[in-house]
Amino acid sequence: MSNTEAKKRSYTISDLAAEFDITTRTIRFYEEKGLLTPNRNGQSRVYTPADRTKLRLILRGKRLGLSLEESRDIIDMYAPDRDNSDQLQTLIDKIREKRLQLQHQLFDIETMIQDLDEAEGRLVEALARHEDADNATDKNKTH
Amino acid sequence: MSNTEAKKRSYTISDLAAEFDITTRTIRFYEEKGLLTPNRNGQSRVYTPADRTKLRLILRGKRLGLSLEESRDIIDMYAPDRDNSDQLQTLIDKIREKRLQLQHQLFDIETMIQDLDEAEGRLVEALARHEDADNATDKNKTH
DNA sequence: GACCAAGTTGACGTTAACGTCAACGTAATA
DNA sequence: TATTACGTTGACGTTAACGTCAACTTGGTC
Repeated sequence: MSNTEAKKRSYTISDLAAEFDITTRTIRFYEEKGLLTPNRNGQSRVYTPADRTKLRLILRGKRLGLSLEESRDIIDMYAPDRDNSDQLQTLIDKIREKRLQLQHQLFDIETMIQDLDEAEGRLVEALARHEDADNATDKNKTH
Repeated sequence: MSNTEAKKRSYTISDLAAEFDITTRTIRFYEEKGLLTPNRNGQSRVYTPADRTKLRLILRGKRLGLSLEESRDIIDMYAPDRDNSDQLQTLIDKIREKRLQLQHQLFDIETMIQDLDEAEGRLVEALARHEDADNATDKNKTH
């Protein structure tokens, strides 16, 4: 009946809310904070594929623990003012800093996954011993 | 004069605050929330190396965007009640879920690093062109 | 033209994660 | 013993990131 959500030329606010499983309030909030600047059709907001991409960047940033401010910085990196070399250099610096931080985060995650693996191993073992004990006393149990 | 902070048997609250660059208020707050349970010497808190490790886990969790609740879950995985097989199974499930989430996050980070690399490439190029333009007009400029 | 769904703008409420401050206790040191 | 440094417990304030709600408009459609 309708293009689910692929390859549209424009989206309503509830299109995007449904696709990304967030509320329309959230999307308007991002606009208030200057992260999105959709067009208008009369009073209603109309979102372009570029807006949709920005929203995706914001939500990915959230999963990575970025603040909305930080996400805005990253979004700005995609459409900077190419005549302002100061701003360009600032953005480059920010990118390099952010990349370092992400690499640190990569390491943290790998470490935490290892830790979780070890913890799981111990727990599974403890659980197995527990079941052995259950079996050994099963003759006395009805449950 | 003092062991900077390595291989101590116990720590004061400000030892830990200094080491991890957080405030003592933060550490007490984590205790209020049940993430830490230091001993006392009279009125003062005394932290063991295990407490220090927990604090490290909490802060690593924060860098990864975990809430304090989630960090507490993870901490609990290291010292569960081994007689309660229901709890063991619950913890194992939580671990597996958390690992999936972390793997997703790994992917997000790698993607974002790639994106940043591309963005930086474009910016560096734009900057280079800008400088060329500067040079080309340098004969007219004093600045 | 009455109605409904979807959208809009305020305004206010809420939660997590601390910060700030006041008022006090305590231990070592001068 | 007076000072100073460090620690403690409330109590209240703050910020980010939304949720909730009320009152309104607008575009179809029965």
